[in-house]
Amino acid sequence: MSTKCKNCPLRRHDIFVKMTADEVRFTQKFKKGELTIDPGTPLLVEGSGSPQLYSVLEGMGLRYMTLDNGRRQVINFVFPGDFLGLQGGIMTEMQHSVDAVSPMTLCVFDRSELWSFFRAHPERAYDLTWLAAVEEHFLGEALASLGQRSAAEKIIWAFLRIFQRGTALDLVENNTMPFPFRQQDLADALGLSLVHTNKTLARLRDKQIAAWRDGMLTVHDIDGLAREGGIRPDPLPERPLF
Amino acid sequence: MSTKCKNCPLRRHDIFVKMTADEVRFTQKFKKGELTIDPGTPLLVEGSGSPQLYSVLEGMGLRYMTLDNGRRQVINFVFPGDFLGLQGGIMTEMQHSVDAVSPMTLCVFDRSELWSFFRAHPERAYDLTWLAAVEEHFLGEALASLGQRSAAEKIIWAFLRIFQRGTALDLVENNTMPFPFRQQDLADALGLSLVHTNKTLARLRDKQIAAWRDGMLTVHDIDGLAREGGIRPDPLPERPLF
DNA sequence: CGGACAATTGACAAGCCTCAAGGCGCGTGG
DNA sequence: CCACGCGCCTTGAGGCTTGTCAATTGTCCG
Repeated sequence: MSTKCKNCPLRRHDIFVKMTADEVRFTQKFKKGELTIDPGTPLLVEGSGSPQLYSVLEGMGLRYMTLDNGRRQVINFVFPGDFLGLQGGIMTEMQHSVDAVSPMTLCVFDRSELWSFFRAHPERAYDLTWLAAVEEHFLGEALASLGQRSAAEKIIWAFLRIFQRGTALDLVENNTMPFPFRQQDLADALGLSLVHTNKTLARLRDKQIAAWRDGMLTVHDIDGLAREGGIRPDPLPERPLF
Repeated sequence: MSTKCKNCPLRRHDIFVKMTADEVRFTQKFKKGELTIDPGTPLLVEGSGSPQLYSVLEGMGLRYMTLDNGRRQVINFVFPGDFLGLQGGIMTEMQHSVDAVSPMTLCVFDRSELWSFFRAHPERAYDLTWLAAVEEHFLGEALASLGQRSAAEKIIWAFLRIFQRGTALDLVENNTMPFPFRQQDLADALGLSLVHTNKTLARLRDKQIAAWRDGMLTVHDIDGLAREGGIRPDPLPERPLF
């Protein structure tokens, strides 16, 4: 039996925009079911059109694209609350892939109903655009990090954003949150080599700034982290939930 | 007297999705006026909320953000057909700036009417989300370029996308289109230093791959350009127009 | 025990950055 | 009318951050 939107465990977190009872009801009607996938499973595949849209209920994943030269760019780390499937343009096939990295549970929506959903529920349509705008802003920030920061600063920026997201989702316990990725994933996200990423991580660990080992990320002093990276610790923007 | 949407000169280009007469009429009602600004003028300023949304009718500009360390990341080059103002999140203040680089003409919309516009015209709301998704896809590609390509490849990728856009807008004449930016702008867009950008540009010019001088960009063989950069020359996706 | 995979470390190479200086075109003011 | 300043482009030299190559360790699992 799939989770009722009414009881969605994500909704209570502050980072998500409050919804009216009606909005919850509309979303429930749009929702077609739930999908659970194992770590390592591809959810969306580059080049193959997906008839579904997904909302992440639980678990983490990796959104990436592969270049012609064989190199891989991780676009972002996928967390609960992320909405997947719009990025490839509304109509066309997907240009990104998404893989599960931990066991994921997803809400499933039919892409083909998107249009009638827009017509029937303008308030939710508005939210979807809002969500796209939030995502676009995040990508702009990521672009700035890749373009203008040193390796250490990039990693610090990533950790900061990840930790903020984790905090917003109540994943942090004892200054520690799960972050079940490989160093190669982070390297591919930040445009660094694996080796250099590894060495920079070691330095951050030695300097007691941030420690990531065995799939757990620990940050004791967020503000100190931000200072170290020369970053203004802007709060995460509120985002609509689907 | 401001341009009627019905007579919008952009609409005839293939890159824009076809609109019904009704859609044109709705958009016209949403449009509040026209704005013309000189080169060098800021249109949107980081940190100051803009009550307006803009659609670029003519001219080019620069969208960028400034980091705490003083460095600047150019998010993208702004062309006719771009829609500006959503990126900062729908409600909050802008985190990017946009400056005009050539004389620009813009269609002006009221942000405060966006919600009622969504309610009244779901087909156009759908288009706006579509546009955001296209933009998001582009930023993903830019991210991949910054992260995974060499300096020469980055520049080639940028030239390719710019030239495709120019072609779609009929700005190309004799394999040459206007591109009125500084080398520093391109450097800040690609995360390169000015000096290295300059030297790489010189090399591309020597090798007859692409020439950019006096504000004009010349590419004789697009496919050769793509090949040189190790890039699959995907066509630009169709995009809705506002 | 052997193989696969991720993390780690060292040595070396190189792509790109910074510093520095000069040239060219253009507008301004004496 | 010419000198000067300014913005932008160009070029050279040297160095540092980061990448590549290679080998080792630890862990999990069949």
